[in-house]
Amino acid sequence: MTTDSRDSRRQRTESAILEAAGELFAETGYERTTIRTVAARAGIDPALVMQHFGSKEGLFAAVARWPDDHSRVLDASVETLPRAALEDLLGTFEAHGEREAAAALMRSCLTHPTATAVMRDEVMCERTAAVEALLDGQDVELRAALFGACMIGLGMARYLIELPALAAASHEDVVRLMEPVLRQLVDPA
Amino acid sequence: MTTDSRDSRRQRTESAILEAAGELFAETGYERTTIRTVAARAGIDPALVMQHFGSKEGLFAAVARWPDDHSRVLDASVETLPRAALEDLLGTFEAHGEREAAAALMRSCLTHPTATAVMRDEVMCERTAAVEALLDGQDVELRAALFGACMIGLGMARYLIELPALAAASHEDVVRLMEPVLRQLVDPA
DNA sequence: GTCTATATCTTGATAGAC
DNA sequence: GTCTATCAAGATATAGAC
Repeated sequence: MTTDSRDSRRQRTESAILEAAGELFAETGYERTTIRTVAARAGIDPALVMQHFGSKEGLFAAVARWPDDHSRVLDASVETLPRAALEDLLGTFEAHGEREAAAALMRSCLTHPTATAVMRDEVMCERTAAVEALLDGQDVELRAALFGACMIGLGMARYLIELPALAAASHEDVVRLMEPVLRQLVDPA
Repeated sequence: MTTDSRDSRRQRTESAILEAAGELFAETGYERTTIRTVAARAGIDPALVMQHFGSKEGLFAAVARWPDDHSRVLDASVETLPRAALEDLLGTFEAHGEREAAAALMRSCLTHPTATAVMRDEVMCERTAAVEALLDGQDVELRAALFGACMIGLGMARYLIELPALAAASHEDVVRLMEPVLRQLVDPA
């Protein structure tokens, strides 16, 4: 039995809202997701969403984020970086909860101004800076940026656009085939 | 002086609508673009947009499309494919008119159902099938799909998200650094 | 052909009863 | 804490005058 204290009820409501909002933002993006559909999926009243998160923007900010880096890209070496980055990306989208948070941000990052800024400045720029720090030779900044572009393209094509051949491929095959591709940017020798 | 015949006036109005709509769909995507803002930018009345294109969906369909393939990916060989694909993508975004059409489709392809289907089925699947036909060895289908994923990631990161290091890079540097990356997928030897 | 006026709907957000 | 009722704004789309 669940308790019925004020706090526990409030927490259960908030969890239900967060879960429903994560799914809907991930599936349809910011604009097509409405407070009403979130409430309906959570099985609660629309006014409760406002009570808990203040605004639609507040709800989106609470839901859409890039999960922590599992692969420790910062700790990687030139040798381990390509595989580590791939395992991180694929792992994020294979973990329940993280998948929705990442997909929500990614889905809206071309159309929602805040999501665009977060994706560019907090996700991509930060990661490409970490990649850049590991590189040697010429054009390190651009090579790191292209590394990020390939990663974001992989994520979008596989998980959002769902290009059939790519969405159906196994985790292992994707890593195996993409690893030497990224290595070409890390170590062009 | 411009003529004032019925047809020429109608054509000028339609051109103005198409140009304004292309810019706005490209800049802000389907949802945030309104009939009113299109009309305002075109300097005409909102009702005229409906008169000419029937609906917002109709206007979007008339504007958002992937331009023809300049590089003749179909005619390319394994040797020329990576560079041809890159020149095609970059060329599209450097050509006025084509840029807006492509950006409009790309900008909305994660959030607008029709745009998603067009991008996946008519743009990516068709092109990856052409790439696939050129490949030898194992995993040709998946390698072609990953080729497409890298290309779409490059386009989105450079022209829509505008990752600073990538948006600022020269055409030549992007082609030079990406060409061996794509070659790794075309010819993994 | 073009525009005025408006119908109709949907949205985010608020006020207040319980 | 939760829900009913509603507001105000903005959207697409339509009807009809000129």
